[in-house]
Amino acid sequence: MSDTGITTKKRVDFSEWYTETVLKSELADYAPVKGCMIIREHAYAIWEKIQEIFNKKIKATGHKNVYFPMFIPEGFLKKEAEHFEGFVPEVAWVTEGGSSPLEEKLAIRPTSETIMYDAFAKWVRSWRDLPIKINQWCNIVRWETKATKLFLRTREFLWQEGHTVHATSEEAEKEVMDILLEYKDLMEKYLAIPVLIGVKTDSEKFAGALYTTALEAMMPDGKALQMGTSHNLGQNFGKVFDIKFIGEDKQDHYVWQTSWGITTRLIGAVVMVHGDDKGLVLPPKIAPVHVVIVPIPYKGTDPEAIKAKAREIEAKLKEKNLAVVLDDREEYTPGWKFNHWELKGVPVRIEIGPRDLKQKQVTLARRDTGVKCVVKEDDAVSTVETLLEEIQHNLYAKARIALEEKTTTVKSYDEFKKVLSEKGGFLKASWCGSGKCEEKVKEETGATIRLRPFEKEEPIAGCVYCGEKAVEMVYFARSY
RNA sequence: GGGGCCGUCGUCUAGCAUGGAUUAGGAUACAUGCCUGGGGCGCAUGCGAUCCUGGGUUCAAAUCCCAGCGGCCCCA
Repeated sequence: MSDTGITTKKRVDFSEWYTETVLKSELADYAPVKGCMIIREHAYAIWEKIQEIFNKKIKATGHKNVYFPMFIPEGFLKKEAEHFEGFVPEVAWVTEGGSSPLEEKLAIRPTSETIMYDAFAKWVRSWRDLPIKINQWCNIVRWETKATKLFLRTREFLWQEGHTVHATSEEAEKEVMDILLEYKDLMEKYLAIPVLIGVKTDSEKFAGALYTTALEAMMPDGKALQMGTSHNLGQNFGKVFDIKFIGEDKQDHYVWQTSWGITTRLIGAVVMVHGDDKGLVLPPKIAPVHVVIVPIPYKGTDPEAIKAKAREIEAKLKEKNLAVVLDDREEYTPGWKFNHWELKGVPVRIEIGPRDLKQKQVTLARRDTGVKCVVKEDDAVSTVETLLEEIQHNLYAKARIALEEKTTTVKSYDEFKKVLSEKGGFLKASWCGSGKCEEKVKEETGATIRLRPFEKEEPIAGCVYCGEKAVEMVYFARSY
């Protein structure tokens, strides 16, 4: 038995399983600097899929991609006080160029609001210049002091950050929500991960924003994961960066802005939610490889005939725009290949052996359930297409059930603590709206308010902490 | 923020308690040649280690001590 497979069981030690799965499936590797990771081919291909899907979405609604520098003068960051306070503890600074100290130290962007908005101030003159709707795909650095974890919390990561500038508050509000719903669609339809959406409390909102909307998913260990955020910045940045325009009314107005982002953390979420003891299980819509074909050339049969058939089916699948790998390497046995591609999360495998050849059939195996079936060769392509759809749906359905199973409505603080320690997950509870209660709960249990959901429900009891009159039901959880 | 564990060929690891003789051992991977092939197939040969880094203790350090770097886990 080799140790190239996953040796830790997902249910036994989730954290260890996660790390092992990420490393052995070759999604990522550690880099020499603490908290930094190498995103390897397989993960980068998934990231490119996410980019492709999201680019298509935002371009359809008039957004365009740009690139701003990664160095931000200290003075820029300081302009919006709350923003600076929020980010300064984890900013990495460049203080020297070559061997001479810089006159003003430069932040390596932790996010690009300030450097972009300085430019926006120059670009915006008239209402005719609005809206600005741009996005950039880039790396950012946040010098984490807490424990880091592959994909979920690293000091450098990749993301997209969208930034828009509008003439009215209403337009900005609509943008925030439009993007949030595009994110939700991306996560549920493509990543097959169900999410809750809502508004962050003041203590959890983006530093400098009016309010932050977010998407939260539930991981199998009962911890929540923030999947993306969409912020309404109001006029906070407009005022400090002096982004003004002359309106149709001939008056000066400050602009209304939004910013929003998703990161490579999503890849970690996919691993956690769908993976199993054999490795990754990738939703077909983001899988870099949809189908792997493994020819099984027994001795005594004609290996060339089997390979030819494999190539024929490969070509047919490619005609349907499916990503196919024909693994005809001779140095590995079929069993080895099965394990290898399962580790990589390929949704469907096709086996073609002498038995299949003789009976004009192929054997199909699906990654999510492990079920094998035999179909007529002529039906192979259409069956694969059906299977891919089924797998996509099945993964989402399973994750949906898991989310529901890990969501508990609690009435009292005792019940809250009991459920949190025994089962974790989302705790739906009444809240009075006080930041103090929120803070106390965090101190005492480690759980925070993940969301104030958009779907409002009447409080079922007094505030879960103080017992006073509650204003709404919110979702608490421990989180990554 | 608090606590704990860990670092030895590419990878996983034995050795460390009780310092010295294992030539730092094994497995796996890799290379070559055979053999195979429907769930990590087998045989042979070969290649492969600054024992994380720096200091200290000692006649002697992979082993003990200190610091740093890096990784993991748990708690809040």
